[in-house]
Amino acid sequence: MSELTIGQLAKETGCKVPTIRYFEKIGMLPEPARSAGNTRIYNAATMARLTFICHCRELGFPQKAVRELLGLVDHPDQSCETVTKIAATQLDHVNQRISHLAALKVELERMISSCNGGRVAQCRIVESLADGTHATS
Amino acid sequence: MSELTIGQLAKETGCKVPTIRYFEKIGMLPEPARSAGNTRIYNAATMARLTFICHCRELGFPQKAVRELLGLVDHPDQSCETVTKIAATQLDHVNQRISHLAALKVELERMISSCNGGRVAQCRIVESLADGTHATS
DNA sequence: CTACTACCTATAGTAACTATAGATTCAAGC
DNA sequence: GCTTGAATCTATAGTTACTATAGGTAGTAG
Repeated sequence: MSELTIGQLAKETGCKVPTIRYFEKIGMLPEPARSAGNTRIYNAATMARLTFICHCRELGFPQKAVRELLGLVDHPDQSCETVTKIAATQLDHVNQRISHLAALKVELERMISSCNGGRVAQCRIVESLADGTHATS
Repeated sequence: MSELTIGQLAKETGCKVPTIRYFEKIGMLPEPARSAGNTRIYNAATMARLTFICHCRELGFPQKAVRELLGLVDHPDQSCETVTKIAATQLDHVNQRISHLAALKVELERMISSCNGGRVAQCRIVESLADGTHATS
């Protein structure tokens, strides 16, 4: 099953059909082959690419960053300098995100586990993510 | 320095001035006090709240999720059932994000470290994030 | 060969900001 | 006290990244 219609691709990736056409239009997905009747026909490589784009989107990456990452994929034989710079920048963002999320995770877990008297005593979610500030709620 | 103008708040949080007013308009920030001349005056609590919103935005949370999290902050004495349900749902999302980001991090690090021959041999970013698929690039 | 669904293009609408326009206010210097 | 330039105000228009709609064509089951 290496050939897919747009509907099958949508089902596989969880991405909506119009969104797939949109990604093609803006150049993030290649123009696929067409059947005799002009319907789009996708292969596994494009499916992998779309899955990647969807994951990036779930992670909240701006389109520009996704394009940079796809650029690494599309030109694997670029100079190391270029690749490393882009990858390092993205890695910074990823690490920041992970640490923010870890803080949020701790606080959510605390809220869930502190639920034993029928009421949650205090919510410190804001404080947990408002680092560098002196929150006085 | 517990009282801030909108400009100072923007500088402190990295959020743009019109965006702050926008958050007020849609009810994610409270209407602040006003000076004699009608300019907005903010306190530390609002700054913490805004910092939180900005972080959530960087993390790519949809506004609805941010509102739910703020709802936990605004009504800390809700029933445990409500809080736990919301917190658990958000925790699920957070955990998903963390694991996706961890996968991306590994791949970015691999790309950076594999850069020793002047060229990056192969880019497997797509494959690393396109789990569940059999990418044949 | 009809009925139904999936697909096609093109365009309009939505969510979440972001920028612009024109008027008012503050703060510093004369 | 007055000017002048930056910051603020409101209101509205524009942008980004989708998402839905409209009107028509293609494939497929009975």
